[in-house]
Amino acid sequence: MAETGRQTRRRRGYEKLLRTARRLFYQRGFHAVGISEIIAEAGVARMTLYNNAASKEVLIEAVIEGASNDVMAWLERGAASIAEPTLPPGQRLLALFDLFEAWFSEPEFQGCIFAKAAAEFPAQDHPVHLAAARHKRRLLEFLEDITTDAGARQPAMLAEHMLLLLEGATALAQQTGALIAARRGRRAAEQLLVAGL
Amino acid sequence: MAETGRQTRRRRGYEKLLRTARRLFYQRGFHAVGISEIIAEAGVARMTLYNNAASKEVLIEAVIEGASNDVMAWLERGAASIAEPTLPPGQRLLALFDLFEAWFSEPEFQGCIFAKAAAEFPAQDHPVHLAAARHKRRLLEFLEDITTDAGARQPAMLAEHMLLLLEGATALAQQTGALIAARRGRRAAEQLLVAGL
DNA sequence: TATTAAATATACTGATTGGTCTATTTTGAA
DNA sequence: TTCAAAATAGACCAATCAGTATATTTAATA
Repeated sequence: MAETGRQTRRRRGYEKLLRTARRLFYQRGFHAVGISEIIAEAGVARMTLYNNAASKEVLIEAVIEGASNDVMAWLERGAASIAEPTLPPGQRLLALFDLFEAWFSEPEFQGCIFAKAAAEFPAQDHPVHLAAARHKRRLLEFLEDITTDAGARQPAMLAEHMLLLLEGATALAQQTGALIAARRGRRAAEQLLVAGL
Repeated sequence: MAETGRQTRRRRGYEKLLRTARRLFYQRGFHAVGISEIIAEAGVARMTLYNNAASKEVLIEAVIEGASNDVMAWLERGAASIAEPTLPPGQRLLALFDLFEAWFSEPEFQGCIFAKAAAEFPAQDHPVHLAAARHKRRLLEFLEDITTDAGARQPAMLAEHMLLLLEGATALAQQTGALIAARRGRRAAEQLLVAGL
């Protein structure tokens, strides 16, 4: 049942490749980074890629899927740890902006990798574009869970408003380098909570 | 004083090149579109580019500058025409979301070209990135003029909130293809106007 | 230890990249 | 009509691109 050694060994190089690819793609762009650079920096053979992914595009797809899982886990963890369970769920929404502010302040911050993927693969039916869109749907569901818990009058609408603010803050932070964007978003969210909770 | 024929002739091919480059870059991405394709589609010689711009990057820079001017003009026109002067300036802010909704509905809509430029040229000191950031500042100033006119208690803050919503709506519309994003942003803006006007 | 499959390194492909060079044609002004 | 500047076409460049082929080494299992 457990993974055999063979499988483990096969996956190991590929996972290192995925991590390296994700970092390079995120920092410099999907088209701007070539295969050769990725495998060189990951220290794996060229065939490690093509034995596990059919093409660069498939690799990018896998990178996006992995990033989506990691981001959702990061959000769940973050939202749970920042606000104690005794706090009203409305506070958990605001805590998300604090979480984003901390993220914006990281030196490696370069905006939203899903937004970048959707931008570089603009065709709506492209697998990479679809993977990015899927993540935004997950994000919206995550927010809806919180707004529902918070007892919002219109949880779906409030969740969409929060998503607009988080998305806008992230985009602006990346474009203008303004870390303050998260704080502005928090202020706006506070006012929307008063109106919609 | 007036442009000589020589200057006119020199500029003509280059301007066509700029228009074509802008369209292709916007639709498919800056790194994804090559020089050869641009000049072929524009129907100009390769040297028309390099006689007017030192490199592809400089061309992209020029494209972004031109797009910024056009977008600002589009906004001024749109904000002026949609809302009659008799309407309160707060309505002009909301009219912007209608304008954006119409934009999202255009078949060529592919998100914000400045966000895309900043994403593909992530280095904060890169000329293209700087050009994109410059546009966002113009946008914020434009919004501040309106919020000030509207007599907002904190015009600068309200303008930033509006920018967050517009930016977020544009990003989401591109990533998820949800045209509704503009309408959601309008609803959120309405509530923020009540609180902040 | 022998076997076998996977991961390796590396050479290679053809296509495309951004950019240069030059000879030729077109053009507007004198 | 002459002349000089500028726009043209297109050959050309080295570098890089994504992807393939293959021979060799590594390592887990039986």
